[in-house]
Amino acid sequence: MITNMESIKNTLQVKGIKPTYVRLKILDYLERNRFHPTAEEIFKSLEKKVPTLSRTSVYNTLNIFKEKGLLNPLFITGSEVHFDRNTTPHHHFFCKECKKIIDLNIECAYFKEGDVEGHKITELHGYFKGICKDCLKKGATNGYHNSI
Amino acid sequence: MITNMESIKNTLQVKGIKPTYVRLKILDYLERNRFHPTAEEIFKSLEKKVPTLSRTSVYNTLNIFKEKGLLNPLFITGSEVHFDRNTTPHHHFFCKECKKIIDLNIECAYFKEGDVEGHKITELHGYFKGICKDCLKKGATNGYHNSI
DNA sequence: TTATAGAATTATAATGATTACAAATATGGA
DNA sequence: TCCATATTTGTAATCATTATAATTCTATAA
Repeated sequence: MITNMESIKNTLQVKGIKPTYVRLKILDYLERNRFHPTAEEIFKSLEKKVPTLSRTSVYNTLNIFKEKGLLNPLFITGSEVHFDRNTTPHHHFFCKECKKIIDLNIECAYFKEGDVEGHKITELHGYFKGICKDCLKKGATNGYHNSI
Repeated sequence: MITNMESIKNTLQVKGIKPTYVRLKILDYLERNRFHPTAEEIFKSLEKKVPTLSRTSVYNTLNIFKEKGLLNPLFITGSEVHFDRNTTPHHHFFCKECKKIIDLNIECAYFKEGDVEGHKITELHGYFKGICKDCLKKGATNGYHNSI
């Protein structure tokens, strides 16, 4: 795993971020866990391995990563912010049943053009809500459990 | 304006919501102010005419309206929730300069189909960020003021 | 190697939006 | 009018996030 940590270290340095222990651990977590975790989820997971870690450091670090373009915040649920290590523009699907946020590989013509109705676009935020493929298979219909 | 209040009253009754004074005032406000206000903006505006109004009532009422499909919450800024009286699926544009949320009249092919990549869609949430038409005219470039 | 300045991290308190809860008030029917 | 119920209010609580100041780490120069 040294090679992996080396590449993470390099990612930070390329972005002009000093590769400290906390930052390496958080970026490593984000690289390995692409399910769009929240700050709390990141904190809870890393706490086990890094017992001195504080929530404040997680928030600070995520803010630095955001400033430097290493991640994008997702405002989907309305309660917590989710973080997406994939900064290339893409859409998401939020499953009302299992609550997962799934990446989509669909195109947006307007974003490619660079503007809509005269407004200059710099960011794309597209997501659908509904029932994901897996939950449909399991018999979910509209977000409520149907366990007869 | 009696006719207008009558139609608002009717809107509530059709949705099975008892048309109380507070609810009429809040729905009337939402009908007249289509700029996607926050709960706080609604409270501050109505407070002047309805001095006994409480924030809790505004939040309660907005939640009822949401449940009954009279409005949609927008999670765009990450801090406050904005409310949209227009419940027909449509996109938004958030201007980083003037902070306005503007309605767009563009189509989404995937939403019309009803599913993406195997997932069943029930809600569409699409918004762009950038610089709006008006701010572009005024000389804004990338979200920072250029007042030389 | 050690001292030291600056940066990073931490603990704690504060903030701001929203919700929970219980008391007060209004409303509509008997 | 009276009463049961729903609505509104005021207050306190909650939850995610940020501010602040103290502590700890780290890189480098002497």
